[in-house]
Amino acid sequence: MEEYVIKAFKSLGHPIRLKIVKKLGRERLCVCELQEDVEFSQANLSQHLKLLRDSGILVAEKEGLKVMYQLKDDRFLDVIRLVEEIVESNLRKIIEGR
Amino acid sequence: MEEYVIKAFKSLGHPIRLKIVKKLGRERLCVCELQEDVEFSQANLSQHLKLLRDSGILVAEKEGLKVMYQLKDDRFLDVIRLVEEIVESNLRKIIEGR
DNA sequence: TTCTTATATAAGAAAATAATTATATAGTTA
DNA sequence: TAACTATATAATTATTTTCTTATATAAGAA
Repeated sequence: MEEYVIKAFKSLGHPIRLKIVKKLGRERLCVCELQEDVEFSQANLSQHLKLLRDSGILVAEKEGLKVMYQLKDDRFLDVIRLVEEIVESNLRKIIEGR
Repeated sequence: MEEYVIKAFKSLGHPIRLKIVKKLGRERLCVCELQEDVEFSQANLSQHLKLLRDSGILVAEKEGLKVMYQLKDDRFLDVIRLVEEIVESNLRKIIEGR
């Protein structure tokens, strides 16, 4: 349990992986779609996807030649949104001078 | 912004740091209290605390000889609770056989 | 002052993670 | 079957994190 909580946080704590999860949102996309407009290699993407699978954030399903990925649980989006809100409100405080 | 979201996730993705944050909860504790019943050295703890400060999760205030730490934003506890819930419900699904 | 307590910092070693390059595989189409 | 497409895996190297050990500092007490 604890182990998977750590894994989840660790997984989201990497720019490429966070981007993947946010791009997926509530959709179901193939690797080829995730690969569009990206700055990383196919192999690297594939490895990040594996990690996201292993940490229970994404699930994959083969469909013909393609592999479709989606979030295992939509609430991960809420987690991200909440952290973004916290960060944003704290930055706002700093800008407004404490 | 994005940078701090990543930092927050990365910070929480380490067993010692997650433990610190959870132990703090809504309280205000000195380093000495955080050090009780722990498996890590003083220097190591101090380094993790620095990281948690730098990533905007904790704030520190000196009080005499002691340094008091607390969460910068209580909502980080909600984040942790939510991830725990997600992990728990997914593990339950697996146990119940999908 | 000097000593002690609480905490921080610095430097180096060890461990973990990430990226790169090359190769493999599974399904498709010709 | 041969060639192609989409994706995964393996091995290596590079980079980042973490831990350890030693030392520093700041505040209070003697």
